[in-house]
Amino acid sequence: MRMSDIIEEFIKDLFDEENEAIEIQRNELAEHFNCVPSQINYVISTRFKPSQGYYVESRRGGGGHITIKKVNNTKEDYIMHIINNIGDRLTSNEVDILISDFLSYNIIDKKEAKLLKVATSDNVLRLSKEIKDEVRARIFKNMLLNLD
Amino acid sequence: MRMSDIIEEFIKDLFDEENEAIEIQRNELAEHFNCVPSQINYVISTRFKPSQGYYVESRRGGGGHITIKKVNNTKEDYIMHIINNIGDRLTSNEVDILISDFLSYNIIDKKEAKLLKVATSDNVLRLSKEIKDEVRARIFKNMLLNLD
DNA sequence: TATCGTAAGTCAAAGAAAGTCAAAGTTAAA
DNA sequence: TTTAACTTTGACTTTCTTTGACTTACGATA
Repeated sequence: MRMSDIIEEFIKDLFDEENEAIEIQRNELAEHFNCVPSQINYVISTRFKPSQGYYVESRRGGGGHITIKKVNNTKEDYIMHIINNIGDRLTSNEVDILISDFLSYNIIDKKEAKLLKVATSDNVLRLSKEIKDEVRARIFKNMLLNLD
Repeated sequence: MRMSDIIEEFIKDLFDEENEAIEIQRNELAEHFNCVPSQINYVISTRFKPSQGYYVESRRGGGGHITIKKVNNTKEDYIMHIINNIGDRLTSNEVDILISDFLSYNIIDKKEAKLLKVATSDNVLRLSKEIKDEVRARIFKNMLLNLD
């Protein structure tokens, strides 16, 4: 069995019952599995993506760590479906359409709509076209994942 | 847990209730936490900046001390103060501290905190060092402006 | 006023942890 | 069997924290 699969399983086992967020230390985990630390990054980036219902944060330096949050499964199928179908890039037009759909289906409220909109607007991002749409896609998906 | 976080928390606990200014003695505090005095400076300079809603003064020599004031008027004033004092760039560390302050002063609720955090996280932005902090500052400020 | 003790400030080096990226190795699909 | 996709590895980078040697400022007092 692949090392990556073992590590994936190990991490997933840390989410017991109500534990919706776990914290790991990259080096410690790597040592435990006798692999290089960057393999942990590989596992996280391939197995704990937003489309898989996970949200990841980390901090470097002394006392650093990686936090993985599992998004509750009760999340609207619709939202997960959208997240899965948003590719690597997203235009502000597409965001507008999605937001108005969400609003009309009452999946989000106006406050959330405003924040989603602001955080992904061209004006705020102010990046070159290609990068902008990629960053927008990431922000949008991760925010959706974290509604509620 | 990090020493710096413990010291930060300790200092913030000194602002109980209506106390909008507290006074500490650097050496005394360092001794209390068994750390070098300059660590207190580190904590203050990373966690009690004007852009985080604090104003710091100090005096050296006999009877010297450090005074930390909290700027807190109405929520709106506080938010505006923060927005005005956030420069063109913002690190994710700074965001963390701001958000935890907002939460403890009841400026924002948990849902909003989560969205602010997600939309500005390193993992989501994934941009080069130079522009990441600029984009983060823009997103953060604009989201703050749009919290109702 | 010159000096001395007390306290705070500065700054850079060392330490701690995570991130990146691409090369090399494996496996699965066509 | 070739090719494409996925994994493993490791050298290098970035971020954040801790530490300590050295500097500066204040206030009392000789």
